[in-house]
Amino acid sequence: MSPRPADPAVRSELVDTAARLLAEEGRKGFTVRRLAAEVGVSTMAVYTHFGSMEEVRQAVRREGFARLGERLDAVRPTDDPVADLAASGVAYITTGLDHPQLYREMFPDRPIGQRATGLDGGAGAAAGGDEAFGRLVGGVRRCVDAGRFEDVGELGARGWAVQLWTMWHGMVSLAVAGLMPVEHVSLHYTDMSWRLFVGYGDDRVSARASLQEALF
Amino acid sequence: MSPRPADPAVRSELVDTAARLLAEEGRKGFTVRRLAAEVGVSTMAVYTHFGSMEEVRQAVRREGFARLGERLDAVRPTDDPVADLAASGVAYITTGLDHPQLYREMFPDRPIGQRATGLDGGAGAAAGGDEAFGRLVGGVRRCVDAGRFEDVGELGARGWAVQLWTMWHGMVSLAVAGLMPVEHVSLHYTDMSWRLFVGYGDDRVSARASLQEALF
DNA sequence: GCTGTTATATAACGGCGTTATGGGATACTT
DNA sequence: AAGTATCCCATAACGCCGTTATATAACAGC
Repeated sequence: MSPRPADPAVRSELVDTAARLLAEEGRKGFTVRRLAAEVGVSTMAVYTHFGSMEEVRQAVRREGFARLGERLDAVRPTDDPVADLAASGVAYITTGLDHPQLYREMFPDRPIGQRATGLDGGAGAAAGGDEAFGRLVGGVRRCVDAGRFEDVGELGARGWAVQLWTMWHGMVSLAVAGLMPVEHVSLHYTDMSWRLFVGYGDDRVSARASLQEALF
Repeated sequence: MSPRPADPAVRSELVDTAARLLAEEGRKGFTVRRLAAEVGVSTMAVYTHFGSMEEVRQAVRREGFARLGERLDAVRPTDDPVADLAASGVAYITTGLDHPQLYREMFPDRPIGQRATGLDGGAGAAAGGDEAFGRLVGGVRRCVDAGRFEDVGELGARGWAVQLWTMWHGMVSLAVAGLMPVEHVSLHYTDMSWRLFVGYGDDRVSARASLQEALF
């Protein structure tokens, strides 16, 4: 009285193919029929492994954040947490620019009536995004613990993390939307990180030196 | 031998209704049939005034930037350009948060193969976005001319403008996507503006005072 | 008033996400 | 080993979508 088990390989292949389709052909090429045909199954296979196309998108979202996490993990921590943080930003932005359609899918529209919860608020959060955000908070906290960041402010390390993410995400979004040329991203990232991390005073030489090496 | 003229009132009504539909019901309710029915015409009317649904979206985009421009213009310049700039940011972010779906539509996906041009690069640019960006550059330049911004850097006033836009857009995007609770936006905006405008040193007291009044 | 041109309505076409139907594979029961 | 319950998945359909072919109606110039 047991059922026929679903092939888990089919599911992961569907997710991978979905991510590839989205990256290569954009939203327009990302359809059930196309996805099923690409994997070599019928459209119903999609509906057995996922309840709807929206859940496929959610799985792709998770996959996107997982890949982002890998890219961030590839930044091996050194003994300079500020430089590490800057390098993480480079990894983040590079990831977004490499796969713009996939990146965009990771930040979906909320249904209209729905209240905005968020990473910074604790609960809810995007699929897999909280993990990446936690990584970022850890990176900031390392800087604070090392005494490299003063004036953490009332928002604390989480506040720093949110604002870093704001900068990163803003840059990726503007570049992807075509409002900032990609060849200027590096310069703006360096310049803006400088302002955020170092400020205008002549103090904080250590952070300045770290940035000089880490920024791309 | 002259043709029957198209009613220009229908066109503008189509744009307004499209913007309203998008704002109220999101992408899902934004269809030709729905739009035509709402205005009280047939679907063909849409195709006489616009070549395709994509052009309707482009018109909505322009409308969105026009409304954003109005909101920015509503910030009357005072004798304190730094405070004005901060207030413009409040107006920008508020506009985005008020109509998230419309805001999101203003930054569309580029077709996959297409090169990223951008406001900061001169040519191309989004529909109507260049005007809003020009306004922002003007606001920054007023600060620079008044001697309120030092260290403009190699990117100049345009660089400042791009980075301000990056912050604004990043905050709106994260909040709209649900990754930053909207009730935290104000605090983060104040905090981050502080860091960008003022920095860590105890100098630049004038900018600090301006922010204290203008930030929401 | 006739004629050429265009705006709009009706209806169709292919493709979309989703679902109903049905056959066949699987794993437990006896 | 045969029976059977269970679920995977392919086929085909449904109602939608954006777009377009066709036909009719409204206008401007002769």
